[in-house]
Amino acid sequence: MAANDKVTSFDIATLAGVSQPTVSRALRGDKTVSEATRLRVEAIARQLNYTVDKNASSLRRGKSNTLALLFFEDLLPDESWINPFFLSMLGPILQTCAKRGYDLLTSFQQLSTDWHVDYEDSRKADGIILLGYGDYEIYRTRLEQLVAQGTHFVRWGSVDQHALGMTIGCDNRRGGRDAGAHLIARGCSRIAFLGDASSHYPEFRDRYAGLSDVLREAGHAVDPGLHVDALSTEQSGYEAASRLIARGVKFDAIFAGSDLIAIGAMRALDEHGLSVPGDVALIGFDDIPAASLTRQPLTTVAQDYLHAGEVLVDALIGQIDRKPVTPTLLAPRLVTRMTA
Amino acid sequence: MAANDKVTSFDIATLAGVSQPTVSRALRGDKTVSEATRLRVEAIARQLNYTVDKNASSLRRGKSNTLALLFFEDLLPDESWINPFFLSMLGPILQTCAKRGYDLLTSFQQLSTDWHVDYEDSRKADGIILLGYGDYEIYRTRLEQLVAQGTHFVRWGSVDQHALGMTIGCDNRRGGRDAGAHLIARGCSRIAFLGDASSHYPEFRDRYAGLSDVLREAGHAVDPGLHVDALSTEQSGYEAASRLIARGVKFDAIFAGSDLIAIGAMRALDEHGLSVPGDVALIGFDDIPAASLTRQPLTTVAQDYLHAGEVLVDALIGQIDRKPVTPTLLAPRLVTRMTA
DNA sequence: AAGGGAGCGGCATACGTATTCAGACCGGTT
DNA sequence: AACCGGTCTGAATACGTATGCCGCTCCCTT
Repeated sequence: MAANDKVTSFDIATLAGVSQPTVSRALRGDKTVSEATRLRVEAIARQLNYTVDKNASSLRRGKSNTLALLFFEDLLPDESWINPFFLSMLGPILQTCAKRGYDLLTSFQQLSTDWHVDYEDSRKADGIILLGYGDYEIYRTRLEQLVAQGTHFVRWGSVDQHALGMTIGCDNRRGGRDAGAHLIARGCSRIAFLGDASSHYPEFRDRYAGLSDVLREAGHAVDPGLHVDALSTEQSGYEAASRLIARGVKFDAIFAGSDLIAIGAMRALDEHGLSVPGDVALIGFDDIPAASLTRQPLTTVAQDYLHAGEVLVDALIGQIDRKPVTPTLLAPRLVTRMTA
Repeated sequence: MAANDKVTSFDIATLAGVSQPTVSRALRGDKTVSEATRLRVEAIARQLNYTVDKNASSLRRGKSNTLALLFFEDLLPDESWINPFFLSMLGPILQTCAKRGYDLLTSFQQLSTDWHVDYEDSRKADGIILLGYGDYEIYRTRLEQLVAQGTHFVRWGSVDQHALGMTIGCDNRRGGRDAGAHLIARGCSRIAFLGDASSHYPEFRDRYAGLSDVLREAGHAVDPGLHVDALSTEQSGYEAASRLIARGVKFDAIFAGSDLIAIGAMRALDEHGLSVPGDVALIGFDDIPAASLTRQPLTTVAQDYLHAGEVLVDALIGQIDRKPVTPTLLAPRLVTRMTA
């Protein structure tokens, strides 16, 4: 078939000897169309390579059957760099969308500036999935906008009752506890934490809180001198670990707020001749694909992004369909490799 | 503003005291609208939080200003696994799309079955970007379909005159030469190649051809016994290297068809007590993000995916705009790290 | 003063589908 | 024979925007 003029439902109708509405009904599987008619219409449609014009369809139905995925990043070291943890979620999200009959629009923006999230207003998408880390104070104002506009959205993040909108996330506090317990079981007691644990970064805050819990429960001190701020990049992890070493305090383990931080820390430890896990045990968070490939395969707290992707999509679709949906807390899982 | 009834260009028109077409013209920047009118319309539109309904707009204009990105994979070990090399291109592609005023629809499918690429027929996208590896014989039939339908598309792959459609790719043969030359300069002469170099995998074939070129030029033998088939996964690389070792042939270097293969090979070498680069020098291809994080940071032939993303998008948009576009061959770049 | 061109904006309509409403037809009931 | 319920289909129309065409106004030209 050449790139002829476009085939419309009218063409099918003419050939099938029925009206255009009947074609529409037949192809959408409406039960008021007789089996015979439906089969005839379907055959002709297939033969002419007909496809429903989604623009017309969406316009008429007021629904696009499309979700929008927005990656955002606060700091963009390289302006097209996307956090590998969130990037890993793309596959599962795509799979689930496909299963549910939705398409996925993808975009990537900075948190602090220029949030064009008019996908829903412009009727290109029925809802939005938000994936990214960033200062929660800034993030909050974006979320407030979305809530005010009545936009359907779900986000990955720290699940608490003050969070705006529907949030899906991992039980960060429990992950922190698991990591801490594992290190303590190995005999560590001076455990450093790398990650900004202020209220601006609730995930890190909760992971640190989990660590602190078990430290206290084991009768060890929670030493603020063992806490260094870091954001989730390799470079930031490197710098944080370097600062920690420069402080001259004693420590026998590092719990990094994310795998990227852990990987950066590993580089710093290496450079200072500290062996892992001999001198310092090291544990990360996320289980990004690269975690198993580092010099020493990284022990880490895994977030189940396969399942996460599915839960995110289903929560969003549920919301769009006006079904009751509740925030979900997914269980983390400790993956023991070589560094702790 | 509550989730009121939808604001349309008619509402704006009424408030601005003009007709709906004038609103449309004003917002699209048509020069036949006076400055004063345009400003008034824009102000009211902003105030009412008006957004053009993209479905209606696309329907009327016959263009969606959206591109579709299709990741495909032949074998899906884990069904939501996307090749990291192609995944890295997402960021740059998104950036370029944003710059050019296009949205991006993303999807992920198996090569061999079920290629639903009706984005363009269904008018949801104006063109398609294809990213993936897979048996070229199967791939070819898909491409033929697309060509027959007159679909606009670009693909990343091996650039040769027989390729169907617009292809953007890296100069694989030159990359192979660079890798080989580097290894030979280090004193290696028995260089193994891991990767399926049949015509089904043109990229691997070309990389191997480049290696063979320089081996011959240096007066070394091209020993078929040093060639082992592998597909681009870590597991396949591990198995290929294991088979190579089991053959008992002598070799002092491995050129892997991709970084994933190289990483798998590293694991196999490790297990057999062969040191890298002492006993065996190792070099990969792609420079995926993980390449710098492996036990020994991997020496590899980098493909410039930042630039690649931009070239792909621009080639596709050019094609859509019916401008002349030509296939592009990007230069590879040797990145020397620790393994060779 | 008449004619003409430029600048601006409105009218009508097209894009292709999905839905509401009403009608046609058929078989069966009283 | 009139009526009725059920099954299927067609006519009309709405979704919201963009554009071809025409007409109006104003000013400049001769």
